[in-house]
Amino acid sequence: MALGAREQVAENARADILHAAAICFNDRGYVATSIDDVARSLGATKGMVYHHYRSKADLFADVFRVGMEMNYAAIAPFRAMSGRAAAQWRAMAFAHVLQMIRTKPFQRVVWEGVSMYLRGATTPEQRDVFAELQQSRRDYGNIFRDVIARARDEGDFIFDDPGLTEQIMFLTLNSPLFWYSPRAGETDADREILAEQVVAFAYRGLGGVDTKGVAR
Amino acid sequence: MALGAREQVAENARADILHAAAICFNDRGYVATSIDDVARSLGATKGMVYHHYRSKADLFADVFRVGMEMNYAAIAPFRAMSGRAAAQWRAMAFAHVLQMIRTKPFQRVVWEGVSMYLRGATTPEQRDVFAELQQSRRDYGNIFRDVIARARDEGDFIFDDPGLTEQIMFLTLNSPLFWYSPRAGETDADREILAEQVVAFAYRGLGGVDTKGVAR
DNA sequence: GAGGAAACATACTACCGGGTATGTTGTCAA
DNA sequence: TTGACAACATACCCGGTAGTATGTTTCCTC
Repeated sequence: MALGAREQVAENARADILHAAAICFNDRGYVATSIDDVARSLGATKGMVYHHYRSKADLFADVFRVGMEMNYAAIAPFRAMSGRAAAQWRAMAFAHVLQMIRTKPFQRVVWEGVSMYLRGATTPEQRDVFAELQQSRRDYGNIFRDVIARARDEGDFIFDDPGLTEQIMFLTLNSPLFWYSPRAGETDADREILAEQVVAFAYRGLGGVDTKGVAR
Repeated sequence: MALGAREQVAENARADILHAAAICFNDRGYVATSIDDVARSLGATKGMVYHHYRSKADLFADVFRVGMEMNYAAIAPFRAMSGRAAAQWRAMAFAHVLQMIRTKPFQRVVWEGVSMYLRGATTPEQRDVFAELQQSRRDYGNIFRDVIARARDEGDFIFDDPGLTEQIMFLTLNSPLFWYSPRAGETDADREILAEQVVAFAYRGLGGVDTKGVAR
């Protein structure tokens, strides 16, 4: 569907708000972030934000949704990879970690959204849209779970409880959300080096042994 | 120093508040927790809390401090362990993970306290006491860093950047803070099984190879 | 070019939560 | 016994924030 000039402007405004909101939520967390904060960081006012988003929770949910879409997009090229599952996992995990680094503000919102839902800190109406987002997040997790299960069947990984292992693995892969912050003059190669080390840690943690054997 | 009956009562009240606050902060986070929430969960009122604590930030800091004291106490028996560093790490890591599980509310406050400090979300006065707590937390991290560095020197661990590896390792060891919640009828043996799997993941992630060789 | 709607800004309301000021009751010490 | 203080509860103030109601300007359309 082609957008008219008017619609294009509106979409741009929504995108600007989304981006600014992601940064604010990342900096201060959902509760401590006010709509005025978001508006101020855009050089606009509260009215502008409420013109494009019905509520703070709606805005938050949209950041969540876009963040998850980014994740799916990042691992999409490797979804149908053939060959050993351990190698596929490595490719997916690397893409995932890089995504955590590159789109950190959005991913922190996804993170906080998960814990918010788990604590039940949502109104009944928002409960629906949140449940859908949670499902999306769970599906994403299951993709990885299937791959590491296959890798275990193929003898490349060793672990006990799949559910527990999935949790620990994601915590490791998501760790950049908590210690990464961009350095001045940092290149994308630097980020890839970081991501590679995270993946290596998780790979061995899952029981993978011969790095060269399943080169990515 | 022996406490009089009066002082004992006061200390008990402070301990009650501390415990209730840890649970509230754990459930809702610092910002979303009101002093009324804490008081209500004690069947008391705001006045009672403010009689024993000067401010919300003070209360939070105290939970943080006690949480860190718990951590130091948990790994204390293994601080002066002789033998291979990898085995010492295993003992310390196991105690640490169990501590995360057993005192989760306090440890989540420690966690949030660290990110709060990193975001600079404190008033100048509280900045001092927080800086001290951060130092305590950093020292605690350095204990582990030294041990894994020695284990690497001894050829039991393999990793690149020590600082980065310490971060990833702690994320893994702290992961129960995010996925653990007590089950009905759960025994301490169950918790030890969980902790063992987390330690096993991290141990291998650090490059440890032969579990039997460095039995804990 | 006029009408209308989109895209904002401004002004306002209602409420909540940190902190304080002020009561009230029990307890201990002299 | 009495007075002084600890240990609370109650009442209140005030700043901040989600959300709304109401302007005002710009731009598209007919």
